Amino acid sequence: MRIGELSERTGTPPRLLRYYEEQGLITPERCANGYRSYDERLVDRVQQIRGLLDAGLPTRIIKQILPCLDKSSTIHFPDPTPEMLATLELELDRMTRRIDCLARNRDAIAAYLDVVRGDRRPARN
Amino acid sequence: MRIGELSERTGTPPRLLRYYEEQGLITPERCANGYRSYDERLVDRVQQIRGLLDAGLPTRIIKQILPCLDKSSTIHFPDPTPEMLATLELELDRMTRRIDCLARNRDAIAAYLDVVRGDRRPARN
DNA sequence: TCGAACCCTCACATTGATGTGAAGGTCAAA
DNA sequence: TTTGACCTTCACATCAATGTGAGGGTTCGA
Repeated sequence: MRIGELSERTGTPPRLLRYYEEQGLITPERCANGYRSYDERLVDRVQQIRGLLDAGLPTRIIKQILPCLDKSSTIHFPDPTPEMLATLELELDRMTRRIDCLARNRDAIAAYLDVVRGDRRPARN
Repeated sequence: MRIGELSERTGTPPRLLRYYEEQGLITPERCANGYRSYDERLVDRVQQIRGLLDAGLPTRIIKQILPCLDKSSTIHFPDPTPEMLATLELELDRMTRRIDCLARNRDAIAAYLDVVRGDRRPARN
């Protein structure tokens, strides 16, 4: 598919699809006329990228961890270097901390909303 | 305490402490000589801010949700407007999605590492 | 064959979170 | 009383993600 369709199906501006390519996150084929040609699977991939970006990971990191993330748990690893493994360990850690922080604060907000909106029951204190 | 101590205790450059103030996330007192004077409790608060920033939330949002986040579950709510509640609901949602995305990918990375490092047991498939 | 709707590259603008440095005030200890 | 370690404000720089527009090709249907 061409960039327009992928853009529509992922809700991502073409500008960003080109940017992700520039950052090495995706590498579409090229048609004879120079147009980018995207594989079907890139729909999921782009959504995954956007999710990770939204979660605060920079493209630099996403690029490193993407090859290890295949939904079908059919992990095709690209012969990892020790530095790469170290990066992954480190990022694993950071992600866990992020998750904890987000979860803690989300729960607090949820609790707050429960109380404030007096959800049919004024929060048995 | 003055900015230097808070900076050390939170591992945050003074520049950023001033920035957070400028963004309305913290509002230190001022000494007679013009120096900022930070309350003890701001140590935790700053770390919370950093955690949320690192998790991908912008200061604009953090500013809104911070008043609802008091660890002691002694939520002192500042008479919320409907828009504010809407913001919170929305952000609650975004945070949940972020958490899900991060958790999913973290688990995938963890699984990958387990396999690749052949953790004394080559991952019973 | 023309126009609309795509696509291309290039490049500059913006926004948020930061870094960094200049020019100067405060204060404690030597 | 001077030096050095703090602090102040102001301002410009940077980096990543994203917006936007110019200038120009391709394709397809009216």
